[in-house]
Amino acid sequence: MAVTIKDIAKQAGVSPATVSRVLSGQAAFYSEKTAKKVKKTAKKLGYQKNTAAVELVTRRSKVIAVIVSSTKTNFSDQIIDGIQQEAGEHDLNVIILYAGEKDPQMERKALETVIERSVMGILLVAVNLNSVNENLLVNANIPYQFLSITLKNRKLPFITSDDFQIGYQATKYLIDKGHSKIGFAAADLDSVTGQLRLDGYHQAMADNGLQLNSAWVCGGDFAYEDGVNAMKQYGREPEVTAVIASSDLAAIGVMNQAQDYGLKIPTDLAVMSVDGTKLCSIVRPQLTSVTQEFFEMGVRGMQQIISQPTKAAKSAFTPFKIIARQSV
Amino acid sequence: MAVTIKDIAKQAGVSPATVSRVLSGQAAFYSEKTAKKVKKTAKKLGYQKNTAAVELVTRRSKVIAVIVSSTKTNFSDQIIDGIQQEAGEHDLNVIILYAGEKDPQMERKALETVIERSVMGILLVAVNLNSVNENLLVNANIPYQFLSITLKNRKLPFITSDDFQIGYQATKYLIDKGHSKIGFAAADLDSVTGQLRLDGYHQAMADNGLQLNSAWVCGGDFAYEDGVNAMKQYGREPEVTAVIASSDLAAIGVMNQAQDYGLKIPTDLAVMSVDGTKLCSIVRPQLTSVTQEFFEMGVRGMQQIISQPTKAAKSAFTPFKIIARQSV
DNA sequence: TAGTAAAACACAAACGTTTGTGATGTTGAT
DNA sequence: ATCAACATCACAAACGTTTGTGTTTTACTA
Repeated sequence: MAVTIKDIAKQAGVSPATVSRVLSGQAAFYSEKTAKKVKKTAKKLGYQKNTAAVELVTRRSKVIAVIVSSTKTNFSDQIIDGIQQEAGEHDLNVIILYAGEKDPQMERKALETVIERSVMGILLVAVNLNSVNENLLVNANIPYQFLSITLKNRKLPFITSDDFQIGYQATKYLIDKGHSKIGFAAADLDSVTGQLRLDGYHQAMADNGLQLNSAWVCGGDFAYEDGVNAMKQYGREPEVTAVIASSDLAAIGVMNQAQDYGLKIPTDLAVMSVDGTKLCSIVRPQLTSVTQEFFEMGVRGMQQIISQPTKAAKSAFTPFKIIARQSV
Repeated sequence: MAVTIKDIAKQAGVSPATVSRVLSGQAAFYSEKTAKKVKKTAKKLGYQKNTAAVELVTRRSKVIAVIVSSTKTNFSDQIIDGIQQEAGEHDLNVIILYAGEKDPQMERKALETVIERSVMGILLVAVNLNSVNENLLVNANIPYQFLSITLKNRKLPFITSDDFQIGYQATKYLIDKGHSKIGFAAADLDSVTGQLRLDGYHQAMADNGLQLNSAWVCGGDFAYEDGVNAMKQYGREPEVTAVIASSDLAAIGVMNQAQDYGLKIPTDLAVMSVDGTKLCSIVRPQLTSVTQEFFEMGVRGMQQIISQPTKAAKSAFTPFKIIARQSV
């Protein structure tokens, strides 16, 4: 069986209490001499602390749980990088759990595993909980923060981009480039995120006195296939001269299908994507995109968690910008 | 403070022992009547089990840790999916930790966090430990398995594709298509994986009586940029008529740079990638690839962990196949 | 009805740490 | 030499479970 602080205590001829204090660096409780002795025998015996015991008595843990929906978009890496960086600076450990795709069962399981362990904080990226799971989370009394999603329940704290503005600015950008028949593709219109972007799109069209056409908006789930399907709906000789796809992958789907139809991008059709991950500069033509600050989302999310419970978690927007590449 | 089994015991008028046995479903230790009563009050009080306490006394945990190097290739999702599926069937929880890119510091931290918690098993995907960390892992007395990597130390159990064969078969495929001047790009030549693929490439060339040219092999780190750089080295009028890139992203780098040089793919240059992730069918032209069975890697890795300590972990190869698309 | 076996439950120790408090030893001033 | 003040350490309780074993209740047999 594993070596405990009692073993160290016995070997070093001190009490377990002293060993504990030395190992956790509580200064002013021991002499340098015993500290050295303790540390040496600890190393010699190959001591590994038992976190279960620690957490049992201290009732807190140094791990941050990130629950991500294994969405088919691919920005979560950046968010996690941000989380990791911020966590590293505070000596926190990050664990990541996949919660499937809109799978309440898996979401529940993920939530339970982290709540049982009473982690220090829970970050949920791009996951939308049903009310049962939402209760589970809220009642757990653990700081939490939603990331990269706009929630119906405005009382829940989330950090994301301003989806209305994304829709608005993307549309305006295309209008400024001379387009007036603009498609809106692949967003999940049942989600608040998708709905807000659509609102922004509508508003921008209206503000510029442009006609709307319901055939120009194609819902979906932000996936590659949704982009393909949208383009199929627009057809070989599309009425629209530009389309806004709600994710990079979806935009690629639009482009590929358009090219299969023999359309040239951006001359025959301009394509604009939302997200701005590395994919945009890897595909040809490179995708002009609404680029979100995912890394910062992660950082800010962590900061919110850390500052609790002093300050309550707040919702916030992270900035975004439009980066021109080749596709419009 | 949180509600414990003692609270439930008091409310239900039974002993904590009984509550424990009811809640963990140890049949034949209680009557149906009390079971019902206990479960009801547990739910009423909103009981959440304290995993720290459980693990402290049982000395085992139901979590599988997956340590992934946040490599810039992108196959780990598939591996994790496989792990998750297999874990789900055995009521195990999986947590994922990022260990940076060849960052011994982060690797150590990740290892320590999971060892301290004495997880049930450790899966390492695409991470290569230095000897210090290797010792840490081995001495922890926790089942472990390396995935998607070939190790120098053959005593460590790893599950991956046969890298020699990947190199050999990819080369042979191109030779069969009529190519005789073949580039080998973006593999990490300091890694066993890269070296084996290179050996396979050499062997296939030799077996077919073809000349080698050291200028045709360009090392790297499996990244997009390495593909770009390799192509830059081959130049505007490359001697090679085909190139094998050691990852999908690298292959895309090769293709993009080749196209920037005005080369047509596959007519002027054939490109073949290794991995076969979804990226292959998303880029244009679609990438012909050596497709690995990453999902199965995850599944098999989990199975190895689960079957321990009955059976010792063994190394094994997962199959791969060549999928023809458009790039050769 | 008495006796007994089985079923249902309770007691208490144990897991490995942290931490409040009390005990001992040391130092220096008077 | 005395004593306060402080530094150094040990004691022991507590965290919330699980589980081996002992105790009570129930049910059944004769």
